[in-house]
Formats: sequence, C-alpha cells, structure tokens
Amino acid sequence: MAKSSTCSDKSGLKKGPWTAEEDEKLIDYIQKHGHGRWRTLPKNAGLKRCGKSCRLRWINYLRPDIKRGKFSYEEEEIIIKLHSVLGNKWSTIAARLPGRTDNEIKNYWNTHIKKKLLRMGIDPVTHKPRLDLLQLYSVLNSSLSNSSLSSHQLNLSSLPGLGSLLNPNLLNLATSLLSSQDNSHSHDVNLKSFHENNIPVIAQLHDQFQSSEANQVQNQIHTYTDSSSQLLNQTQFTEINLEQLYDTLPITFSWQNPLQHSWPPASGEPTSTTNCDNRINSQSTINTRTIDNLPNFGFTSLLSTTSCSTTPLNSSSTTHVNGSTEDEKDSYCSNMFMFGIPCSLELDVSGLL
DNA sequence: AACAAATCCAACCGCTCATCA
DNA sequence: CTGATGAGCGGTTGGATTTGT
Repeated sequence: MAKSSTCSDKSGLKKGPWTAEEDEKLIDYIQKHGHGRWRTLPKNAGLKRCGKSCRLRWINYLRPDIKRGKFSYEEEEIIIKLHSVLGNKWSTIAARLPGRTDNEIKNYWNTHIKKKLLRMGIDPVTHKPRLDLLQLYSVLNSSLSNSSLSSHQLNLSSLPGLGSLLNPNLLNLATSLLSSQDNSHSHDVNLKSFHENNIPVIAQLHDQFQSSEANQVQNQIHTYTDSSSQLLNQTQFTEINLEQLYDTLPITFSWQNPLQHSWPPASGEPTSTTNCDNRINSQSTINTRTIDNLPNFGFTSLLSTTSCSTTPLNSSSTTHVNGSTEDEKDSYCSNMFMFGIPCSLELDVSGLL
C-alpha cells in the first residue's frame, strides 16, 4: 500500500499554529468552492500549508457546526458508554456527538475521563475494576489472615526492603488496610470508608503495583508472614471470572442510569450510598475464598452518589455546569460508568460497528 | 513575585484504507 | 494487478496556560 506524502517532506510549507489571516483564507475558499481535494486546496486558496494541515484545521476548528466549550455530563456519559464498546474509535464516537470532533473527544478522554476512571479504581481500557488493586488487597488480606501476627505486630514499614519498593503513602495505605481488618476481627471488611478516604493514594497504587516490583512485594509479605501454602498467587486471581462475580453481585454491579436522577441531588434526597450499603450488607455470602477476599475497591465509590444534569445533548456549546466540585463530577461519572455496559447499553451502537 | 511542575489542547506525524487510472 | 493519490484515523508532541510552592 502506497504511503501518502506528508507535510513534513515538503519544504517551504508553514507549520505550527494558524494565524487569523490563514483561517480567513481557508474559510473564504471553502465557502466559495467547498472542501475536498485537500492537496490542491492550499495552492488555490493561497495558503502555504499542506492539504492535510488545511483539512485538520477545517475539521477540528473552523467548521461552522463545531461545538466549542466544555463537555456536558450527557456528552461525557455517551463518550464513556461508547468507549466501553468501541474502544479508541474516536471518529465513530464523534459521530454520535454532534459538533464534537474526534480530536476533541480524544483529548478530553485523555485529559479528563481517563484520570477520573483511574482515580475511581477503574481501568479505562477494560472499563472494569483494576485487578491490580484487587491483587494487592488479596496479598495483604491473605497474608494477614494466614499469619499468627496481628497488624499491630506487623509493621509493613519495617519489612526488609519493602520501604524501598513502596512509597510512604502506599505503605500507610497497606498498614491502614491491615489495621482495619484486624480491628474488625472478621474477613468481612467493609472497605467503603477506607476506599473513599484513600482515593488519591489508591490511584498511586496503580502505577506502583503495575510494575514487576509488585511481585517482590508479594514475596516479601509472603515470607514475612510465613503463609506460603495458602497465599493466593497471581494466576489464581487472574482466573477469577468477573462475569460470574457480577452475576453473584447483581446489585453491586448493576447499571444505574444517571438520567433517572437529578443533578445536583436535592437536599434530603436519599443517595444511593445508603441503598448501596444496605444492599452490600444484605448480599448473599460468597462461598469461595477467592471471592471472599475481594475488596470493595471501586464498587462502593462507584455507587456513592447519584446525579446528573439533564441538559439536552444539542444544547448550547457554552453549557457549563457550575457549583459542582470535581469530586461531585467524579461521582457523577462513576455512576454512569458500570461494568455491565455492553449488555445494558441503551444506545444502539450496532449501526456503528 | 518568581520559579517549577502540571495540565491542556491544537497541530503534527505516521500509518491504513479506498479509489482510480 | 499495481502503484499513485486522497482521505481519514489514532497516537504523540510541544507550546501556552494554569496551578502549586
């Protein structure tokens, strides 16, 4: 397949930001002659740009139907839903968002949505809870439960070599985790408050635990607690069938349509946090030890609040939502993002595939 | 106030696909 | 069939802006 020539191999062509004058020339030309034939367009329009650059400038910035301004909650919702099905098919996603370009959506995803999901303990690629976090919890949980030591006796910071592997925040997190479990005298640890209080730290877990060093950490704890025979290994964990887990926890993992709620929640309006807690507390016991060890990472926070605006998708491009904190937006985002998306997706994306 | 770090986003780059001679 | 070209896509870059110290 032949490779098209690029702007870079043509000398004398301007690069970089467009000037108002260039924009005017491009707009004038396209208004008179229409777009297309991008290769010859710049010459005819009197522009010292390559056709590719002209096309991008027109499509991403100068088109009259371009919608500028912040993304609405509804748009964000659509992006997340579609991304869970389509992946990084930005142009396909953009087709469902009038006035938005693939480039804009891609940028918004990378700079906002992706970070939100990571903060919530959700893998932005798979749209599922990050197993690495589950693994860490499992390692700690298993190690302690199989150890004769209490968390008071087990100071993670003093573990040989562990301090160099984990940052202080992570150590504090792990220690808190173990401590909370120790205090509960039960394996049925509700991590809700713990997770909510440690969202920034949990986000750090991702990067830290993704590295191969995680295995070293596991080995360190493993050795220290002398629980080698029963410690869950990584293979066991990756074998967890999350779909079965979702079936087992139908409420915890259910799709919640944010459009059913108002944003912001009216004062006094019961939030789903309460409902969620009740549901979790009343859920049937999960029999396997593996499932037993699963924390609530991400799940409870995902259900922590309700809400969203009901701004029409085609509303003004200057739609901004004021008076809501970033955390509230995160919560909103988390609500609309759930794990059963493909089967409960409201949008008909079949035509796009 | 000054500087550094982080964030954002327009624009670029390299690639693939479709079409046509 | 083959190669040239146009068009489009997704990933990346770099400069401007914002935020933190």
